[in-house]
Amino acid sequence: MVKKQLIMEKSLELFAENGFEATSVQQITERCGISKGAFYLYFKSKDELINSLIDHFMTSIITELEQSVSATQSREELLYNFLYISLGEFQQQSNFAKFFMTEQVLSYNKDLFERMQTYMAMFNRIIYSIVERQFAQTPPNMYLDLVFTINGFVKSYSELFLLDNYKLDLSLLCKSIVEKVTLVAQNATIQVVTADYLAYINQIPKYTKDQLIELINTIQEEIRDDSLVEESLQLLKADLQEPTLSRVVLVGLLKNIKENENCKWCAYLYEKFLQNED
Amino acid sequence: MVKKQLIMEKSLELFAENGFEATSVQQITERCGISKGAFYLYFKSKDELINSLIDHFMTSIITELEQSVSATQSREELLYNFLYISLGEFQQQSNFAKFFMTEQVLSYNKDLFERMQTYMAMFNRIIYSIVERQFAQTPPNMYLDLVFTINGFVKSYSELFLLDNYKLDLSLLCKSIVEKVTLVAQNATIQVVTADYLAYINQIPKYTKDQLIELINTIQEEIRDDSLVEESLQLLKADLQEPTLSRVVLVGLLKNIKENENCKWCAYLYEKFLQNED
DNA sequence: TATACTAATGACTAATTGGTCAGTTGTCAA
DNA sequence: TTGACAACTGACCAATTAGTCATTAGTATA
Repeated sequence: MVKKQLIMEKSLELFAENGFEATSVQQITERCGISKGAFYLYFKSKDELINSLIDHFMTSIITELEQSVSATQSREELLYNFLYISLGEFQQQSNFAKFFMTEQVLSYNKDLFERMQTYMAMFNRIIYSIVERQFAQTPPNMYLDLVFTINGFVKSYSELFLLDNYKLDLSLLCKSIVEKVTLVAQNATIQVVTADYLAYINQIPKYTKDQLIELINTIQEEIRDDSLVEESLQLLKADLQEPTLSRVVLVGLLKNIKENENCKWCAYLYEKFLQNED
Repeated sequence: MVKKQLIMEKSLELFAENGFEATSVQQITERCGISKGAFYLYFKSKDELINSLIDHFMTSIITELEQSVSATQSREELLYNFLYISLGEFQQQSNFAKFFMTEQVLSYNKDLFERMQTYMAMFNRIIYSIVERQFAQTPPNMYLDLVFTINGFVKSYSELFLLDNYKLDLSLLCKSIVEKVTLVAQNATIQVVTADYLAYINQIPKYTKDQLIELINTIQEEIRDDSLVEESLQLLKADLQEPTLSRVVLVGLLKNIKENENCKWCAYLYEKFLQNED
């Protein structure tokens, strides 16, 4: 499946340069050095490609961020770690970041629009959870404004390396944003965003049992030569259809599949599914 | 020329919905209820339309902001007024704002890209001049970071009404941003953006004498029934070709043409031209 | 060497694109 | 009523688009 990755990389380059609509499948295949037919061997349509790209990068960054948040013990480091990962990822995957920034505003179809909204909501939810912990002393009614503050700094400073190719010290940048946000958290008094916006953020994708099973099916097709992950997936799928295993066993199985890059997102959704059952 | 305006309005709607590349001239003419030929009566090409749109709105907002800055006496109100105008304009012209946000990242050709860069530089220059005056007590090495801070708040909170259709009190929003920026200005210590970025901001369009003359020519074709403006323009043009008038007279003539919407941008550039001559 | 299979090709289609232009319509003054 | 002129139309064009499919190339097994 190395050619699929090639298509994703090269198309991302072109999308970042000219945008999705302005890039033709012809251009993509030319840059990849493959035929047009080959493209449709790996993607059913141009739309499937855009969905794959967004899902691939967003699920990867969101799982990474969630892991970091739950792994960080010290409250003071929460925001720093978040910024370091997010901005670092933007810097490394600048093509995706550019592409994402346009898609965020402009979505070519309803399906894509809702997808983007969901990912942004998840992103904001992570920021909110960080604010809750790191700025616990701040009055809770200011939390949402702090989320917007953090978001603003990320957006604004991102442009430095995305558009202007400005070289900067990532660590210093993160420290400076933490300093500024802390100042705002400790002293700001005027609330703009009200609590009802929380409902907007909390719209996490509620995967149904069947959707989860189908997701596991598609992953199973892609995975080779990793019997641990394969068997774990099989057990997890079986338990969805006919619950038999205890919670402890399920948690362990999820840890198993999390080691595989392709399964991280699935593990994340499975966890959310278990939480919703409670 | 009311049909030209109709095309601009309707196309902006479509661009905001689907993006520039995804919108066909066919769609535009259909929404306007005119024929395809009529479109090309008013715009030489689709590219000319996009340029017209961006120029029209950006020149209008930038001249408005410059006027507000130079008219504001009280230092404490500078940032507030800037935010109130910018965000108010974004709210009112939400179609343009959306369209602009995507074009900013993604420019379909080099010409457009440089155009956008120039406008953004001018925008940042205005913010910088506000920071210099309103936050004079802040160490100057922090000025650029304050510019990025302000930009971040504008970007972040803009999304509330651009994407999420969230209703809010504009005046309250501006006050809250001023509060936050003031906190940062008074206490932040970590500098990220260094002085060399200033060169980037200061790239104002240096219009040559000939470009200015041509600009006046195109404006003269559009203007009817306003002899004061027409004669002022004629004198200003003549003085470019053969300087005879005193500075005081020129300043007065510029005031004359500023009253006309179509001339504001030209007056702005003429002033810059005179400044550069010194 | 023969067979069976997948990976890959590129000419092809139907639809759509930006842009043109010969011709029609509407509106004036003479 | 006529003629002149600008505003406007929509069939038309060449180029390009996303997507298809009969065909071929390559490779592994028997």
